[in-house]
Amino acid sequence: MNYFPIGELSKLSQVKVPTIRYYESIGLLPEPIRTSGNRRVYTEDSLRRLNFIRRARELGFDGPAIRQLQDLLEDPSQPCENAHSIAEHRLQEIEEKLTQLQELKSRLLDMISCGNHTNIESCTIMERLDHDNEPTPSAK
Amino acid sequence: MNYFPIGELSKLSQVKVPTIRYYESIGLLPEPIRTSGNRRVYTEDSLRRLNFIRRARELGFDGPAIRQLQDLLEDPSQPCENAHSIAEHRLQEIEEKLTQLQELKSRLLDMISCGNHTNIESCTIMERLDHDNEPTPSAK
DNA sequence: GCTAATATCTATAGTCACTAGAGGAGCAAG
DNA sequence: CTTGCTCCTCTAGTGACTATAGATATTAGC
Repeated sequence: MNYFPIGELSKLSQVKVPTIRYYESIGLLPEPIRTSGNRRVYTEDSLRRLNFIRRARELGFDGPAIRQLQDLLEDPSQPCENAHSIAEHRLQEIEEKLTQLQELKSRLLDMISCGNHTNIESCTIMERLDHDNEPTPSAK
Repeated sequence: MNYFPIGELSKLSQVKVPTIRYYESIGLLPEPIRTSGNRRVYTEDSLRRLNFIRRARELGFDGPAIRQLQDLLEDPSQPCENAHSIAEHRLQEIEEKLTQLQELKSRLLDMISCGNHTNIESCTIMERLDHDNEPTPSAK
């Protein structure tokens, strides 16, 4: 088994050094052993865990969710319904964002399809931002 | 013309009171006049400006972008190409986000389409997070 | 007019997920 | 042994807010 320093782990995982230390500080990544000179020493297992965190982050899971998923990993005999419900919850969030963004995109497209004109007064972009026909202030 | 306090402005705009003060502090919303008792007093114009900010925020414009758009509004004789380029830039960002989210969604769907099983060991969600076939750590 | 409830004020600190910087010390090669 | 790199800790900054504390103002009821 090989041991490597934080810079190496950073390269292998594509996670920046300060971010690795940050993950450790918030308890996502366990504290590694240290050399006599106080340097962190990591193993393949650290890399596996860090990659797990990176992938979960890429999927948009936040700190608490990742912690839950990790707990599940630690105890693989658990029913996986928990993992499912976490993932499904994320999926729902993503669907919502997708819908919002799509609407947003079409609004922006509308705006940009602003014909020939020379100044702000006749610009549909500004017009829409300034007195949109109230997209229902039902908040975000 | 009516004058109203911050709570009223908050209700009318659907923007929380501390957020309104925050916008003022970062220079997005101009400082309103005050009563003899030091309370902020707003007008219809404040509401219009705040709604402008809210809508721009909903469209995902960040502080600097909103300031740019506001500057354009203040000087309506300017060519509107500027507004266009800001909006187009935003559109590009939105397209990117959309693509990312869609990929993300299909990855999550893949995960969730985990058949009948009883524990984590046989759960595709955990499997994928734990040792995905490296979605190329090219990172974001 | 007085009192109690509500609204508002300022200032500071906390959130999330990092990123950046200062200042110091370990370590490997020439 | 000195240069240069990596690493250490600690503090502070980011953006866009949210939350809290303690003080003051305004309003409604009596």
